[in-house]
Amino acid sequence: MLNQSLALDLMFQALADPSRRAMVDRLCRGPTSVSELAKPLAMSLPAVVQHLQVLEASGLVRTEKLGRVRTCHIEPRALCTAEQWVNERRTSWERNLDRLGDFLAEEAQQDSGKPDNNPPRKPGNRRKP
Amino acid sequence: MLNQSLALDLMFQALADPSRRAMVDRLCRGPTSVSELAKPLAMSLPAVVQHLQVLEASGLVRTEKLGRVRTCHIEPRALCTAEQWVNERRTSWERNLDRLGDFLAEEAQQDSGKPDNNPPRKPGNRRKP
DNA sequence: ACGATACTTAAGCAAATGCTTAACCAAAGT
DNA sequence: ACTTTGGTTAAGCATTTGCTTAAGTATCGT
Repeated sequence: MLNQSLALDLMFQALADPSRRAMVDRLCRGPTSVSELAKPLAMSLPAVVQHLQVLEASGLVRTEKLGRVRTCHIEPRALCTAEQWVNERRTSWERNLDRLGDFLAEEAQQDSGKPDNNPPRKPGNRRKP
Repeated sequence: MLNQSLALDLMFQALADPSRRAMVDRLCRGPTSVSELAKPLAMSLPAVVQHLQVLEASGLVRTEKLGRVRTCHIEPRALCTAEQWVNERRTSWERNLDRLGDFLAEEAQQDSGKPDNNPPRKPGNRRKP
């Protein structure tokens, strides 16, 4: 976990390219060779290898050479790390939305004579139940 | 859903920078102004605004100007899209791993005299139960 | 031994990225 | 009116990215 931020940089950067996502897509269906990986992509083999290096640097893909063929496979734990980061932010946002709901609910309770223009989003999820 | 791939490009590209992730982090705690968003970041305000533009282009953040202050908030659905892409690939990989388990299980059944060197990972999850 | 296959290395290049500073504009506060 | 605040616009610049082509180097099949 040395420099977690840099790891995320490399991950998201790796996923930010359609060719690399296509390669990840392919590798999720099973391990394969470099040239096999290159076939559906409209670019030279060196270009594919460069993309592959980016994927390896990000930890999303691992490769090993046996004879003259390099076999590539994904590292699912890396995929999990990316998923987790996004998930943590999303749930953080949802928690915050709930607190906003609480706030609005308490405001509505304070001036309880006025019409309730701001109903809480999750009525069953108030702060002090 | 016009050009889904480009949307993912912009998303992951936006998340591939630590300053932008910090901004997303902050915005998950609640909406805020540009200058407030800039405070913890060690760079000029124009630089922050440029990052913000990247985030807006990706759909992760939306902003609206009122008077002279621009207020920024995240778009959680965009966050979901990113999460979903990764999740789909990860589960695809897991399905494939299960099929590999099935394959190895059937192989082991065929030459059932030999020692089983490749036990299936999920023994209860064979192809034809 | 010899050619085909599967990469690998290196050099080069156009475009994109991530900043900077300087100058500008308009709403708020006094 | 004048200054401060909050942001915008523009230009410039170093670095990185995403390719290319050309020329290797091993290994495999015959």
